[in-house]
Amino acid sequence: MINPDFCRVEEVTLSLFIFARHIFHTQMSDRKIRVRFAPSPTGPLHIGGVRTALYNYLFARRNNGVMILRIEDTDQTRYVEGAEEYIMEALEWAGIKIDEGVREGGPHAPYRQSERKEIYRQYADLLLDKGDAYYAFDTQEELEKLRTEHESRSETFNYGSTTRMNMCNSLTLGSEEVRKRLDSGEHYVVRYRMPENEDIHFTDIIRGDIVVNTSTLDDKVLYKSDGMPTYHLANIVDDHLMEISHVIRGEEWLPSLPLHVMLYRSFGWTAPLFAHLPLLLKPTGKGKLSKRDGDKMGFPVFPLYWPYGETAHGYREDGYFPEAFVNMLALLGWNPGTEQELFSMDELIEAFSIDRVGKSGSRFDPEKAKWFNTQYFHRKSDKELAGLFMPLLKEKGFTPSEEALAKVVTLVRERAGFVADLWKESDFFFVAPESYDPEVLKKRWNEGSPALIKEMREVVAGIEPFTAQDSERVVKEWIAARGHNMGTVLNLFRLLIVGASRGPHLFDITGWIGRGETLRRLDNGLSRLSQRI
RNA sequence: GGUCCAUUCGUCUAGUGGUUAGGACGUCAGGUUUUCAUCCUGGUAACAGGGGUUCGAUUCCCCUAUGGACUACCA
Repeated sequence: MINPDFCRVEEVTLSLFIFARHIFHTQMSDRKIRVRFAPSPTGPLHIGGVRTALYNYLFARRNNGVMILRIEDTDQTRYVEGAEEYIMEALEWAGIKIDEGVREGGPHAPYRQSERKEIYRQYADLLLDKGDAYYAFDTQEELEKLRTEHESRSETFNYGSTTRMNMCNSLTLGSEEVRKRLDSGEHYVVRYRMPENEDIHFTDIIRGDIVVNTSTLDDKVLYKSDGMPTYHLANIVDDHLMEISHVIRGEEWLPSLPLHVMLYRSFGWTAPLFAHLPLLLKPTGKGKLSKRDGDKMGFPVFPLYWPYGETAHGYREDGYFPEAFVNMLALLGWNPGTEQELFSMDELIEAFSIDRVGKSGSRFDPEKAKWFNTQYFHRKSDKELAGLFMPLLKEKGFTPSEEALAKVVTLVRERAGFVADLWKESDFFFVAPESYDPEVLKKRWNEGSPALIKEMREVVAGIEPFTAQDSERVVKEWIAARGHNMGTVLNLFRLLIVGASRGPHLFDITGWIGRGETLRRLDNGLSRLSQRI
């Protein structure tokens, strides 16, 4: 039936194919760019996580690659309801688009590790068969005890080449005993058998060449007793299966890179290229940016509102534009080498390159974050800002026409950086002052003031038409004719209209609120302040 | 404690074997403005320290210091 010659031919083609494949895989530059963002759904993403996702995304788009979202939920005990949705919503808000993922699907589905459980088992077995991994039966209590004992001697217990032969595992137990324990359903883990005293060299795109001796490494658990893989196994298997070309992740993973490199070697796979991103640090003091810093220091650490913790603030709810948020994050640890600071997402994609990412951690600066938002705010049209401002006003019970509101925006926009600032800078357009700034009062209010205001009232009542331009002309003419002091009159006027020494051009305000409201505010001020003298 | 990583103005950073070490945020001063703000102009301020290598090091090497990460059947 089978022609031996045909078999031979096939063998040759097969080995040729394998050879070609080998060439293909060793020449990374030929490989299709595929990156992944792989968060754990253990809570809300913080801005460091968003930045990691962003750099992955920029890198993918820049190189016509594919962006994958993989959910790493192998720790069932830390799973948090709603976190996965939060992550996806946050990325969406930031404009980071996913090509393959739990929601989008793709050729390597499923993209949730808990649904890939069976896959990992096979690969753990592969390592077991090869002798690069072994079963360990030590209980968590026993290990805990060893650790605390070592700690009391200020040492660290290391389950590795120097200690593994004293432990309870398939290297020490004998195959029959191991079989028996396995058959009886005893709990076990699979550990990687780290070689002894071998220097392993590897390269990080950002940090360059690194050498680590395997003797300093321990026999990491790859497969847990609950039937789930640990991060290390699942990560390597999935990155390989999903054909990830570049692993771009946080610096906290750098210490486990040697292990990962060893795993690729054990499996006989070509490892992807690695880039470990520096961490985001607290604005002041020591340490990395943490979820608690936000509320303590008055800035958000989350992209979106997270309703389940004590630290709830999100950039979206605090009024940041996603473009500004992304721009700010992109420049935190990366720079284009030019003096340009403002980038749209498309410009970021165009300019991004992974080797321009810095090596050291970046302190997060809330002031600069605000500055970015202000820049984007100032670039929006009056109409757009008015549209964003309107809901806020309606909530407060005001319903100006779109044109009227656009006019207000025109007048106050330059003093605002956020939509919410618009209200703080324009409240006097809608509400008469309730009180008067004591500082200004002290400086501007004296015995002559009531008479001056009465006189001013008559002038204002006679302005026709009641436009900003005519009002200014008439009032100034009156001031000049009567020999009043310009500053005195106008500042007093402003105080009664606004309640303080702030705001846009005075006659723009009176023109907008109208003659009736202007006179009302003058009368109000007069009756309230006259008693002061 | 061990392993690994990092170190340029207060902060984000550019940069080079020979530069007046550049920009931005912040801050300060002046100008514009009837107010506040914007805006404009200007100022302030840095190569962690010590050894090498070199004619010359902020730049290359080593040490120290400092900071950071990791050190789980968490990711």
